[in-house]
Amino acid sequence: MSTIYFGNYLEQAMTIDMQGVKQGDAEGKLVTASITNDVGFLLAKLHAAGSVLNNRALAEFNLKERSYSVLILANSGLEPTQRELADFLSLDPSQIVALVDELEKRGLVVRAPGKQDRRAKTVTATAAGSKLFDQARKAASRAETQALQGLSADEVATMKALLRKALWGGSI
Amino acid sequence: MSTIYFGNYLEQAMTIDMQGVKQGDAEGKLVTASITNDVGFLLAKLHAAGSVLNNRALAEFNLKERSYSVLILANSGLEPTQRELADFLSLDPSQIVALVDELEKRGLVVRAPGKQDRRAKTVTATAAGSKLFDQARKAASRAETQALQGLSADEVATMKALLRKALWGGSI
DNA sequence: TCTGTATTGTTGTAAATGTCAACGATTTAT
DNA sequence: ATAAATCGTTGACATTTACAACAATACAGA
Repeated sequence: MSTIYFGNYLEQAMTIDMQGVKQGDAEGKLVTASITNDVGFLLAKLHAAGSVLNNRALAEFNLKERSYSVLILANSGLEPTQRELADFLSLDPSQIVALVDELEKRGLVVRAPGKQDRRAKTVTATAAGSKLFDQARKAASRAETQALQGLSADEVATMKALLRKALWGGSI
Repeated sequence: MSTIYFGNYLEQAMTIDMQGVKQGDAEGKLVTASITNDVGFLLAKLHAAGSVLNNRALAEFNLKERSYSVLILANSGLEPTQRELADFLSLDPSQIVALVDELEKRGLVVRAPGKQDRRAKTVTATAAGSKLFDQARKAASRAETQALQGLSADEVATMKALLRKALWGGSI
């Protein structure tokens, strides 16, 4: 079950204005609707807007947000197993298989049997994967800055802190 | 193109703990990874977590987040056209057709030709749609509270304000 | 007014994602 | 030692997404 509030039907709009991050909403008459008090809606919408920019920035490296997020974690030094990736990214384990398959085929990551548990396979970046990650990270960072250009640096930091607290509590 | 960072593969986990909104991430060893500084990632993850709760709350009314969001706007009094719904919800117009079809079949909304533009069709709630919306809204509100239980009321308000500012600027 | 162009809702289709059940290989518990 | 659980993997199926085409309507310019 489930689904998300909405998708990423923004491409054209984004290519046109691309200024205030989003005007594309047909003037925005609906901005006064009560749905804009719904945090879930706001999260989905900002995420969708950012996703377009992110995927566009990552396309240069033949990555999408999905594969990029796996690459990040493969570069974390934490040696995550596929199961941990699935849990953390809220993806079905079978989707992780496909993502790692592709990255491995491209020589960006390698699978290795877990040290304590040989069922598990850890995913770590190769030198090539690390190098590509460094470049992709810069592009993704620029995309994020653009998506959040309406906020000051302080405001971005505050939002980040609140999101992290909502997800994992204040203990981080 | 596009896609989102990740999906909603959380159902089982959520049914088990459901306490701190999310522990389900296999202890959370990966919480220390740099990806948790990525706002896009945080938005996606919090949204995904909230989505599960939201859809579960709405299932009682045979609604999903998608159809619920259309129902909200149909109840807004703004008489949105399908095109405006598509733009605002970042959905393809053809998906709006399906959503409105279903809601109309259930007698919750009606289509009416636009007054100035007869190509356009406005979507407004019926009495039944309004009644169902009032109930669904309460359930969705409870779900949101639960999803954000890690934050104080002030913090929720701050997050809301920041999200709105990022999306539409400080002018609202 | 007429003519071409753009827009709206709609249908259909192909690709991408999500969901779920099963399997061998391992680990863990009894 | 046996049974149960877990990990990665495969495959099958449903849902969602992205996109092109179309009739009806609007609109801008000659």
